[in-house]
Amino acid sequence: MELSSRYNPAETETRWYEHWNASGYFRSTPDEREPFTVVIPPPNVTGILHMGHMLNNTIQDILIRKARLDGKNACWVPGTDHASIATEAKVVRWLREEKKLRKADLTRDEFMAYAYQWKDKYGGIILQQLRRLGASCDWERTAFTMDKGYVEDCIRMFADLYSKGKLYRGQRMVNWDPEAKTVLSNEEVLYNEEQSELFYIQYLLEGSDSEGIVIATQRPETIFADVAIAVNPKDERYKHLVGKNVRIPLIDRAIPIIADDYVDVEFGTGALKITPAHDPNDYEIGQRFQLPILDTIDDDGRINEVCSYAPIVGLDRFEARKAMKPALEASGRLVKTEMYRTNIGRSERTNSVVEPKLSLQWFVRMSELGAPALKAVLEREVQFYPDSFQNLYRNWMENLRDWCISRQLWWGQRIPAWYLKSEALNKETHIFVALTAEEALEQARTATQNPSLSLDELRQDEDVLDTWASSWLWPISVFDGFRQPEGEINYYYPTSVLVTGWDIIFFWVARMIMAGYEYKGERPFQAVYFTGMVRDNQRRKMSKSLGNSPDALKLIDDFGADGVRYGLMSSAAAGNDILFDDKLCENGRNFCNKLWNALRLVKGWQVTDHAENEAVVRKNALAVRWMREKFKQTIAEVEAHFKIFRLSDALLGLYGYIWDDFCSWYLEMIKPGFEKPIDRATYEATLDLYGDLMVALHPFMPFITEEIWHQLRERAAGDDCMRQQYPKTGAVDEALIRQVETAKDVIAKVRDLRNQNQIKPREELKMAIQRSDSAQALFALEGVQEMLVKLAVLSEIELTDTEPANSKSFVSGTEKYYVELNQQIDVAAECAKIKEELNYQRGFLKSVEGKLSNERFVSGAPEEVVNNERRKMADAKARIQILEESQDKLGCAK
RNA sequence: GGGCGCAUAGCUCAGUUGGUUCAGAGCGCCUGCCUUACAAGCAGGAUGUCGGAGGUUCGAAUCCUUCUGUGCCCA
Repeated sequence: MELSSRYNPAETETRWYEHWNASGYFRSTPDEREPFTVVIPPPNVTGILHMGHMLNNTIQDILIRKARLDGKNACWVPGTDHASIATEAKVVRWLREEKKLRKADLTRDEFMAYAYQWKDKYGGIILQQLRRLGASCDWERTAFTMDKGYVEDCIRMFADLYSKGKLYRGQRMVNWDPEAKTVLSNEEVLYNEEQSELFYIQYLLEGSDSEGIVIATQRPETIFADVAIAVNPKDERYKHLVGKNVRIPLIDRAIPIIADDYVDVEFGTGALKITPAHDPNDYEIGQRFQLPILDTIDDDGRINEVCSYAPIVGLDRFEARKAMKPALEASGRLVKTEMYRTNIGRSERTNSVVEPKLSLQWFVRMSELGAPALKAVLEREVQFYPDSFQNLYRNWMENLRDWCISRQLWWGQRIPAWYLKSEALNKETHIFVALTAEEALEQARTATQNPSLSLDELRQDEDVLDTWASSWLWPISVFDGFRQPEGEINYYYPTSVLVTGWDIIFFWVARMIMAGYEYKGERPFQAVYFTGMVRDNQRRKMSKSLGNSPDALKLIDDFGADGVRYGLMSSAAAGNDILFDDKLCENGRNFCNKLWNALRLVKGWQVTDHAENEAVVRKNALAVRWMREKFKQTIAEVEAHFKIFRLSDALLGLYGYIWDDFCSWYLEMIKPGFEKPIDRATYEATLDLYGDLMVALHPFMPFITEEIWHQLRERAAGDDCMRQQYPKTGAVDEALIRQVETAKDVIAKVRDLRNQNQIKPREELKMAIQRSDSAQALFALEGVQEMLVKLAVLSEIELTDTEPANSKSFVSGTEKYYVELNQQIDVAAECAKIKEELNYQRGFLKSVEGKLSNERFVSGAPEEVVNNERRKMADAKARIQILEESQDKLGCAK
C-alpha cells in the first residue's frame, strides 16, 4: 500500500475512536483486577471545551490509558456539573433575549422546565468534544449533578448534616450580588483596584453647632444606617469625645462615640462610622458593643424605608451616593472629598459591586469537617502533586470559616427545609428538615401538636444548594455510594487520582476530602494532580473577553489530537502554568510526521531470508541489541516518571528515544543500501521494537500509535495497541550501551571533520585507530567496526602504530583516530587546535588532581565518587599523552 | 498587613538525596545539505557571573542568611 509522505490525522482519529468505543474498551465493571479510578472534574454543563479542559483531560486520559496497559481495571467516570449560578445566569439571559420572558414572570416550575430545555440543547457539548481529544471515558457512566439520584444524595446529605448539628441556619454577613439577588462565596468575589471618592463628613456633637468629629467614608449613602462612631482608644485626638453623642447629618439622629482597637489611627481621620448592616467589620464591632442594626438597603441594591432620609429612599445605592454630595454640601457638613484608589469587590458572574449584607442563610459548621481533611493531607494520606500545594491548603484549612451553602437561585438542588406559613418570612422559629415534604409535615404536626396541619400550611425554603455543596459528593455519588453503600463503590472507592487546576483547591478539592471522611470515613482519592493554568504567550490567563484563547477544536483540526496532546504535555510540569503557543502543537504534529515516515521507511523495505553478508549480520545484530537495551533503560525512566506524575518528563524521554535513538541512529544503522533488501531477522526485530514503542507512547498519543500498530503487521481482531501490555523493563546491559555511545561519538567526530574540511557526506574515507588496549577492547565488540564503516561512510578501518600521512586526528574517549584526507594539512591550524584541546584537558586534570590530593575529600567523599575522580584522572592523562604525541609529530611549537 | 513561590541560554523551562569540566532540553539563531522515510526534514555549530552579596562544606545552580526583582493566595 502506498503511504502518503505526510501523516493525516483527521481520518485515522475518528476511525479509531469509533473502533475503541464500539469495542467496549472504555467500559469498566468491577472484576478481580486492581482498579484504577478517576472521576472527571465535571465541567460546567453549558461550557465548551477550552484549553484548561484540554490539558486537564489529556492528563487524565494518559493516566487512564497507562493504567489499562498496566493491566489494571481502569475506570474514568465522565459527567457535568449543573453550575447553578453560571447556568441560571445564562438561562435568564436566553429567556430575556430569545423568549422575551423575565424570570420574575415565571413560576419556579416553568423556569425549571425552560432551564432543562436549555440544558438539553447546550449541555454536554463539552463531553462530545472530549471524544475528539481521545478521552477514553466510560460513557455509560456519564453523570450529572442534577440527576435524580444525585439530587437525592444532596438532600440526604443536607438532612444528615442538620440532624448531626453540623448544619445550621443563621444570620450572617454575606456577599450579596444585588443583580443576581443571591449570596456569593468569598471565592466568587473578585477584588480589583478601582477609583473611588472619599467623603469627609462632619458629625456635630450633641448640643453643639460647631464642635464635632469628622469621618471619612466611601459610602455616604449609608450614614443613615450608622449606629456609632468608633475611634482608637489610644488616639489622643479623640479621647475626650469617647462616650459623648454626635448627630448624623441631615437627620440629626444621635449616635455614641465608642473606642475600639480595630480602628486604624492612620486611615482617613482616625474616626470610623459604624454601620453594622453594611460592612462586615462594622458588624463585628456592632456585636461587641451590642449596637442595633439598621438595614437600609434592599435585596436589589435600593435604599429602603428604614432609611430616614426620604429623598434617597427608592434610589439605587449608586444613585443615592450621587444625591448625597449636594445634600451634604447644602447641610454644610461635607468637609471635603478626595479621590482615592481602593479594592472593590465585584461578582464573578454579574460584575456588579458586591454588597455586604446580613442575611438568613444555611451554614455548614466547618470545624469538625475540616480536622480530618487537614490531617489527611498533612500526613500524605492524600498526596498532592506537586507537594508544595500543601502549604496553600494548610493555610486555608487552618482558617476555616463556616460555609454558607444556600443560594437564592432556582437552578439547583432545592433545600429540604420547610417552615410554617403562619410565621413571617425570615423570622421562622420552627424549621423542619426532612427528605420529603410528607416527613416534614409529620415533624411539623408533632412540633405544633396540631395533627390536622396540612401541607398547604408549610412552605419549602426557596433556596438551592451552592454548587460546591453538591459537587463535593461527586466521588461518592457517581458510584451510587449513598444509596448502594455495599455496591460497586467498594470496588472503585477511594479513587486513584484527581486531576484538577489548583485554582479550585478550596472550592472543590478540600470539600471533597471533607465529604469523603464524613461519609465514607476514608479519603476520596489517593493523589491529587494539580495542573497549572493555561496562559497565552504573554502570560495572560486565557479568557473569552481577551479573545486570546485558541479554539480547541480548530487546534485539533490543524494539528491532530495527538499533536495537540503532545503540545500541551511537552511543557506541562505539574502545577506549572503553561504559556501556550501554537508552536507547541506544531512540534507535536511534526513528531507524528516523524513517526509516520519511519513507518514508510520500514514498510518500504524488501525482505530477504539471506543476509547480504556476515558483516551486515554483525552490524544489525549489534544495532538491535543496543536498541533493546536502551529501550529497557528508557522504559525504566518512563515508569519512574509516571510514579511521581512527571508526565512531561516521561513523554520527552520517549520523544528523545524515538526521534534520536530510533530514527536518527538505529534506522540509519540497519537501513539497507539502495535497492538492497533487509534480512528477515533484523526486519522482524524492528517491527517488534517499533510496535513496543507504539505501546509505550500510546497513553500520550493514542491515535497515531494505534494506526501505526496496525500498519506494522496484520493484527487479529481485538489485537489493538490500546489493549497491549505496557513494555517491561529489566536488567540493562549498560556496558553495551556505553560502547555504542563511544562508537556514536566517533561517527559524530568524523562527520564534524567532514564539515570542517568541506568533504562530501558520501565520499568514503580511510580511518585508522592508534593501537591500544582500550581501542582493541572497543573493536572486540562484534559489529562496532561495521557500524562505524556504515555511518561514518568509511572505506576501511585499521589499527595502526604509526600516524598515516596526510591525515587529521581526533580523540574520542582515550583513543586516537586518524582520518586520511586527500588534501594538504594546515599544520599551524592543527597545532592550534591541539593546543586548545590540551589546555582544556590540563585544566581538567588539575581540578581532578586538586580534589584527589585533598585529604578531606578522599576520606570524606563516598568511595564511588572518589573512584570516579580517579578514573577521570587516568582518562585525562591518557588524552594528554595522545595530544602531546601529536604535537611532537607535527612539530608544533609548544 | 500575613503566608507561599519563583529568579538558570535570545524565549519557555528541566536540573530528584549537594558529587564528572555539570551548566541541560525544546524553540529561536548560525553553517552546510532537496543524501533514494521525513525541508513538518538531515548533518553540524554558537550561546550562560545559574538575580546580587555573604556563609556552611573537601565540594554549592542545589543547603543557610540577607538584599533586589517578580508572581500568587489570604486579609
